[in-house]
Amino acid sequence: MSIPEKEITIYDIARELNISGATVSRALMDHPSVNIHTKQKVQDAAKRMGYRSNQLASNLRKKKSNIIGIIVGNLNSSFMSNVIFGVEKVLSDAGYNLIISQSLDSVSKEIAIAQAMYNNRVDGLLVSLAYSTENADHFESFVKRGIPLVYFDRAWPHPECPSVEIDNVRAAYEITSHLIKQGCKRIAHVTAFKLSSVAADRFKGYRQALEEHSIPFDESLVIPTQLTLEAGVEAAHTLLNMTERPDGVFVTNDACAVSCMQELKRHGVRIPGDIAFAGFNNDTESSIIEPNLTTVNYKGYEMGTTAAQILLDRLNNANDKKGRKNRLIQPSEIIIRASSLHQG
Amino acid sequence: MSIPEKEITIYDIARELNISGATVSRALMDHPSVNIHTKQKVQDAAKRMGYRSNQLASNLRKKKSNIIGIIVGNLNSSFMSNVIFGVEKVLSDAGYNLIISQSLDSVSKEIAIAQAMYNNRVDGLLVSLAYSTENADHFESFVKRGIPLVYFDRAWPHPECPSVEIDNVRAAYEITSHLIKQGCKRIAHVTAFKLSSVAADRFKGYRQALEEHSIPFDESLVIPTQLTLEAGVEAAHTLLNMTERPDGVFVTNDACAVSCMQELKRHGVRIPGDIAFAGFNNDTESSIIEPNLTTVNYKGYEMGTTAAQILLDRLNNANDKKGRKNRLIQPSEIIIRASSLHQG
DNA sequence: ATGAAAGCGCTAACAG
DNA sequence: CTGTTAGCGCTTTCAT
Repeated sequence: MSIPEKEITIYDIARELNISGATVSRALMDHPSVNIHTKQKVQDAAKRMGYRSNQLASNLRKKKSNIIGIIVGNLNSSFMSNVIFGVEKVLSDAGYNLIISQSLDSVSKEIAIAQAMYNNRVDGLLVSLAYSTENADHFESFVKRGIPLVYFDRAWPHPECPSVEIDNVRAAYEITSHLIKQGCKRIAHVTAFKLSSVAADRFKGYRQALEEHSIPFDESLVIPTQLTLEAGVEAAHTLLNMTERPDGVFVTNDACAVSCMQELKRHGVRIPGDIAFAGFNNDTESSIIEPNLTTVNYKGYEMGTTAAQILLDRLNNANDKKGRKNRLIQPSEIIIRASSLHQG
Repeated sequence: MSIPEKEITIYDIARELNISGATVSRALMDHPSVNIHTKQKVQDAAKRMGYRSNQLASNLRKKKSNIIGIIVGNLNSSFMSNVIFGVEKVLSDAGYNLIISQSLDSVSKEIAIAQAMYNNRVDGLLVSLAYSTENADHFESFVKRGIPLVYFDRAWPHPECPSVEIDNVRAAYEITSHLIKQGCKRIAHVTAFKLSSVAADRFKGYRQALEEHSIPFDESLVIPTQLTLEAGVEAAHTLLNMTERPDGVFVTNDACAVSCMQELKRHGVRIPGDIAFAGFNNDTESSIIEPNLTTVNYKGYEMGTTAAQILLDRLNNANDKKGRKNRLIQPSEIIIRASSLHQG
């Protein structure tokens, strides 16, 4: 197959073979009503002449872009990279292209991205909201136009938009209860400044566990942060400076938990001897830091493939509303490791 | 802004305001030659009527998709997630959309993706080749059509295609030399089955270092693998089963190195006491495993932003061939950690 | 089984 | 400054 100077169109092929453009188009898309010989001739000519179909034209005509948009807060976490890995796999097998944008956890950017994706006429949308997003009006245009939208991880409840999440309340409840059972009496909680639904749910689970075990909730043990690596170091100092130091810490994400632990270790704090630790996400770091970090495991890859699969279902059975689950709770489990195990 | 039932086009606006579609189009794209009042009226009407520009049509007409494609082997590594993070940031600031595909290190998939991206008329392409790719013919169509293509990390030398890489030969040479200076006499090398340019270069650096220090090259110390986590475990067993065990190992990537170390530790091998270790990439794992892994550091984020920037330059100054560097070597540094330090 | 013709929604000469 | 006109390349009725 040689590569021609000029773009070859179906009409070039049509002229070459003395047939109509319509027939070429049909032959190329393997339409059943085209004579098998014609089909063959067209396909041969296309190859020989170096024809490359122009999706731009096809998209316009069909009012379908074959593109799925995905909007995430941040791309650089191992959880998200696994989500994308799974999403891309499922969608590309189904013949869709994936366009990716990150809101960098800014609402205004999220809005701009949503608009751009709408203008690009994406066929469907996968969204994990920015931490600071406090409503989902900017996605209403998709809903109104019947463009399927599936949330994952950080969702906004909406009757038309399914979501794939985990039960954050329960997971947080369980991991906090575990700390209590290990003997912790004063458990600090490192969480987000703005309580997005995810952080809010985990906070809720933390409080529930305290309550259930008759441990009074102490506001001063709640440490709001950006949940970054730097924030972990800061949180460590907050902990070090407390007059009455906690004997357990539940951090709402692993990255932050790990950097917090490292800083505490640098200051001679023994983990879990002095302070027991628990995180969230089971990021790679958690099983490598010493002591290994107790955490909540839920798989990005599975969440990605599931969300993508749900989206495909909606795309294929746009009208079939039967048997639809609106909210999918992905399994999660707490993984108990040395960071939280009672000594001796 | 209300959301209408039917798609609003520029002609709906034109009719509403009794002007021509062309003027509406110009007003919307803020063309200088449109009366400021008309412009205002059009923009107001557009907002009021819930107009959303149809990129599909615009793309076809302008023969420009505003889309940049990126092809990578695998999305789920921290290095790659940082590359994407950087690329997305630069390109989205420049008004481009990013479409992402992973070849899963399969050449045939890479070819299919390249074709699909061509058909989608991407404006530019960012590529990190599959491990097994042994020529880049499938990218020739882009070159011939003047569609800028920039390689990063795993490149194919081509006069028209710039690349952003690191000096793999030198980095491997340095890290192997370091092992030698720490007293290692028998250094194994865990590498890829198919020697892609990257793995080949690192292999070359390894051999150069041996030669320079008068250590005879021993074929039996070269362990070809898939470079996965599982492969690391297998490599560990290969090492354990050697009659004359090496006292140092240079693994061509961190993930594999870490899983190999963990398996060896499980079998009682002391690191670096019995075997010193060095990896490549400075992935998160390397600074968390005990002992911390000596490795080569190069930043995915920087590589991503640099590659994207070069692509933008080509896009904006398509013809200006002056001062172009064809091959950009990104800085890399070896990071010496406990895994390779001579004891006592 | 094939062709003629219309048009997806937008942009860009060109003319005025 | 604005309008007219002609497509971009493809798909899809509707005929034949």
